[in-house]
Amino acid sequence: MPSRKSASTETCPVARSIDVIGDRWSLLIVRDAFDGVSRFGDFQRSLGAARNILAERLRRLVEAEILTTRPASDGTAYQEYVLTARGERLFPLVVALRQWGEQHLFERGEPHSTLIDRSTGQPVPFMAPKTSDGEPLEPDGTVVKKLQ
Amino acid sequence: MPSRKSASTETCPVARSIDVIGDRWSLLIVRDAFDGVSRFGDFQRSLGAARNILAERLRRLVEAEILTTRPASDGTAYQEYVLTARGERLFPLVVALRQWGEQHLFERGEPHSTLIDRSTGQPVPFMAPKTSDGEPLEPDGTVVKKLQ
DNA sequence: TCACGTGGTTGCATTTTAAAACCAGGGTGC
DNA sequence: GCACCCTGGTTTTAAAATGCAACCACGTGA
Repeated sequence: MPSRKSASTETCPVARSIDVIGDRWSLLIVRDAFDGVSRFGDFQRSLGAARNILAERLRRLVEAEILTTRPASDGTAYQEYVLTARGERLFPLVVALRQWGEQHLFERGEPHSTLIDRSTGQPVPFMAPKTSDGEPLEPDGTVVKKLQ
Repeated sequence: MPSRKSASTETCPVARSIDVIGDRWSLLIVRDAFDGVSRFGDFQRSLGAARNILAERLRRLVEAEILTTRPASDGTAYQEYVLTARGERLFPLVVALRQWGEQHLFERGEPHSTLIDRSTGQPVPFMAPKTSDGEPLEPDGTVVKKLQ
């Protein structure tokens, strides 16, 4: 695919986000990172991605300051990849992906993994945009204000 | 890229979602659809995507029942693409992409489009996962329960 | 009816991705 | 110290996706 125009001049935040993490592997890497995966080999085994692609994506995510590297916590001289504060704020995005998938891509009764609230042991409630009064906000109730 | 393993056997909803909408254009198409775009030509002009790619993506999104086609509302014999109920439920995902992008991919003061609550004229509040008590839920406070 | 807009499809060049082989350095057993 | 394996990649080469431009069928509008 010739010439991927960088979205760094885009004024739409959705487009810029997709430019950074909107590919096949990056979001799955982030998902695994939330799940505690941190080593190259563990990502590779978990995702089944080609090693060169995985290496390139990890490099991009580090460049984008979504992941950072640090010495492995198990005492070996190897490094591990962990989420930065910016990466951790992708949590709502991963939850949104998960909740939409749960509701629309599985047959009724078909087994799937679930996100659990540790403090209660219950599934995390459905997340949706709200007004400042806490009322549910439908797409029709919003409008994108463009600039200029 | 040889043999993209379909994620239809995946038990992780995040992976299945990404399999359906996790490519460069699909989410931008959905974003435009939320923004009221519905005609092939309008998508093409808005996105700048190649026409064959756009056609293929629209076909996939219709197949996935995220978009549907119907006769154009302007009286012409052409068709338009509109979000289905399932597609509308991608709203939280698009909002999550937007809010993360707004907070992390723009310099302070750099202009960007904003999502406005029509009823108040104010920006839509930040959306994040909550416990059933309405308390903010951090990644550390959750765990993915795997099956089997 | 005749040109033009819409909504595509087709063919070809370019770029990404994938798979597998290779390799360097750290760690381990002896 | 020396063989040998594990980790974390890089390099090659092939396959697939993407982009671009040309083409085309049908509606529409003058």
